[in-house]
This record gives sequence, C-alpha cells and structure tokens, in this order.
Amino acid sequence: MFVQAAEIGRNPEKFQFNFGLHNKALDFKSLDKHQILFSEGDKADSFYEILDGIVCGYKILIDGRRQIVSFNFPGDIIGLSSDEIYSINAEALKPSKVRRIRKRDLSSALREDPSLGVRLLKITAKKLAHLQNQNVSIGRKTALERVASFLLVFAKEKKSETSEKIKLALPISRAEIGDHLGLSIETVSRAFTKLKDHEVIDLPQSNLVIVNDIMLLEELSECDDSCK
Amino acid sequence: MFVQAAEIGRNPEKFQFNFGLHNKALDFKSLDKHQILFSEGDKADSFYEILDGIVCGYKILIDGRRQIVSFNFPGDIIGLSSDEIYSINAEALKPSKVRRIRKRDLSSALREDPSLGVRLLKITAKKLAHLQNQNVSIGRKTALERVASFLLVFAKEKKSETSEKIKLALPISRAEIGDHLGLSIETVSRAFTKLKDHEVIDLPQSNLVIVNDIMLLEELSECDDSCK
DNA sequence: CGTGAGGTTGATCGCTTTCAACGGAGGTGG
DNA sequence: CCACCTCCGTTGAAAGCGATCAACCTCACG
Repeated sequence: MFVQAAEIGRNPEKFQFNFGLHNKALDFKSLDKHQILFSEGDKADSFYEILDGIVCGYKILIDGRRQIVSFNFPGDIIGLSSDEIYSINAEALKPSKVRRIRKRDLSSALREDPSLGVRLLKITAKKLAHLQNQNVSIGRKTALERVASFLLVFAKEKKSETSEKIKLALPISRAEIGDHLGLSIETVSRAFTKLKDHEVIDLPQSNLVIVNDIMLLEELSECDDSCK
Repeated sequence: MFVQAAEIGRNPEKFQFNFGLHNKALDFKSLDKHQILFSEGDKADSFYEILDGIVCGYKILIDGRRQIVSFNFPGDIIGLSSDEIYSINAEALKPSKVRRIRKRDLSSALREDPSLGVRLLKITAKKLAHLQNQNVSIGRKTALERVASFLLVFAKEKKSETSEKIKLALPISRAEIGDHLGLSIETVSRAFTKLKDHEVIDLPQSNLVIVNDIMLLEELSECDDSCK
C-alpha cells in the first residue's frame, strides 16, 4: 500500500524549468526502474529536467563502493557538467520521465533571455549548497545525525501543511540511503529503529516515516546526545 | 624556508574572471590570515574572486565540529549563493587578496555579455563536480585513500612540468586537511607517514610533499590495499 | 634559552562495518 | 490455494578502522 499522494519530492508547485523552447523539438524520455540515463565519461551534450520519478546521480569506485551524490525529483536538473563529459552516472530509481535539453540550444536561449542565466545559476548554486550540507553530514556527523539530517530535508519541504505530524513516503531504499549518507544498510536501519524507539518518528512501514517531533529531529541532526 | 614558487594553487595561467567592469568601481580587499570574509547567514549581495592567497569555505556544527567544503585559490570564486544569505563561512587561511563582485552588477553584465552566463555556469559546474568527488572521498574512502585523493588533485594540476617527481608546497595545515577530509589531525598525519614509508611520497618538511610515483598515488586513491 | 604552535607517534576506546541469521512482503508456479 | 523463492529490512555478535587521550618532538620566535 503505497501512499503516493504523500510521497516526498512530489511538489507540483515546484519551479518548472522553461526554456522557451516549446515550439522547437522537445525531447521527452521515459525511463524504467534502474535504467541508466547517462554514465560517467559519456559525451555531455545535454542535461535533463526530471518531470516524474526519481533519478539519482552517483559514482562508483573500482571495487564497487558507491556514493550517491544526489537524488533528483520532478523540477530538478541533472547533468549540468563543466566538462565535455559527464562526471557522474545517472540512474532512475523508479519509472521516471525526463526532458532532454541540448546544450547547444542553451546558448541561443541565453542570448534570447538573459534572465535565464540568473535562474540557471540559482539552480546550480542551490545544488552546490545542498552538496555542501551533504559534505558536512558525511564528513562530521554520526550515523544517527546523518539519518536525522536526511529526513529533516524532506520534512521541512512538507512542513507547510497544517498538521503537526509530517508523513513521508520514502521512495528510496535503505541501500540507497546508505550509499547517499556513506553508511551501511544495517547502520541506516539501526538509526531508523533508534529514532522510532525514542519516538521521534513512527515507522508503520519501512518506507513510511511519520515525523512526530520535527524540533527534536532538528536537534538530533546536529547533536545526537539525547538519543544515546 | 617556504618554497613559494612551487606552491600549490598558484597558477598564473588560470582563468581570470573578467566582468568587463574595469571602468566601474572595483572593489579590492586584503585579508589577514584567519580573517573572515563573510559568515553563514550574512546577506549575500556579493561574491568574490580570489586574487591571491587561500580562502576556505566551511561550516561548523553547534558543538564546534568543522567541515571545510572548499579551498579557494587565485582564480577561484567563492560566495555564489542561491539564497539571499550565505550558506557557508569564508576565511582566509593566509594573507589574501580578493575582488568583490556585486550581484546587482552581475545582472547587467549578463545582459551586456551573454557568454558570461555560460562561463559562470561552467565555473559553478566545476565546483559542483569537485564537491561530488569530495563527497565520494568522505563517504566511501578510507583515510589513506582520502589523503591520496587530496594530494592527487594538486599533483595532477602540476603534472605538466617535465620532471617525474612533483613537488608540492602545501600551504594548508594538517588540521585544515583533516577538516576537509572528515578526519582527525592524527589520522591525516598517520596517512602522510604511511605514504612516506611506502615511498609514494617524500616528506622533507611537513608542508613539502614530493610525489615520487603519481601512478601509485592514483591507485591508492581508490584502493589502499597495496599500502596495508 | 624559554615558550608555544604544529606535527608525529603510541595506546586505548568506541562507533560503524562486516558477517550472519531471521522475518515479512510480494511474485511465481505447481 | 498454498508452497516456494527472492528481495528487503531488521537484529545480533564480532571485528576493524579511526577518534581520542596523551606524550614527545621540532621549529620559529621573542
């Protein structure tokens, strides 16, 4: 029983990227679960706006260790690369839809609409800020603090809703969370259990998180003392 | 005896940012060692090009844990924020010079020069790629692999020089490296010692690294097996 | 020559990983 | 319809890596 409506990352009000290219060849693409959108080293002539689903960006070391550097939800952009080639892999975590934007179209679009540059810059800067936070989490936080921080991001996005309790349908597995937070599956699971035991969250299903106390969650995200 | 000429990050050919604003009020600023350029939460109406020295970007948790998210050398930009406020702190690690660029000037500059947007985007995307690599290091690599990766970045920048051995004058303390790599001072020190013992590097002074075998360093940056 | 900051090295502790077993949910085929 | 299987998540026990605590060293500087 998947609570689709409450699923995280589904934010219809989210900024929809508009290149003013509607009359030109639009390039939509459907992705199956686990389908690769692009791989590290591929020629990076396009980037993509996520329209539906989730596409993650990740890197793998030669021995298989994986680090997921971003989860991309509808409205997000993936594939902006400084180089001629992609620096990461992109894979759909569930059936997804994306819109392809060719870089060569970008230049002309920028000429036609100077404000586009500012907007794009803003999006990129936002990704930067998020990645910086991620760096702090992975580099300096304990397992519990990382998981709390991770949940907090989604909880804050949905906070505007009136009810005290925040319901999050996580469309992401423990393994994927682990690879995002630099933790093992087991450690992620234990952190969830600990948050549940301390009644910070409820966990009616493994993918359904109900945040009981967002203030406490916020405290825990920087200092897990009260959850020892 | 500081080997100034060989110091990392000193790359005179590095892209110098040009806003075509030379005739307008230029805003240079000198920073002492440890002087704060801006703090997290400050109004972010400007960003800065580093002209000389090193400025690091970092975050601190309430209990003092610090994560350095970037080292910025001459030619680099710091302070690009998606928000109205800075998301990080910026501090000079040694006497530095920066050039201030007001965001309101940016909009007009973008209108006058559309290619500027592409360039700025490229710079930001490069920072993004670097931060992603950093994420992989901190999230999935061992201490030795992280230090090897760290050195490798600088070694590759200087590789073009003819000699086999690459001489790096690290202008960064062990504590700063640790806070960048998510490690303690002691662990960083031990990693350096191990690299020295295995003759991957020489370490005539604590701040002077001579890379003997960049191929081996590259291997070690993803798999520290051969250095156990 | 004393002092203090930065770096190294050793010993111990603790958090996270790894290895292992178990349980539930969903899908398939007899 | 139920047995079986696989995938995912949870829990326990043991091992390992890095943090912490502590002592010592070196060097620059007053």
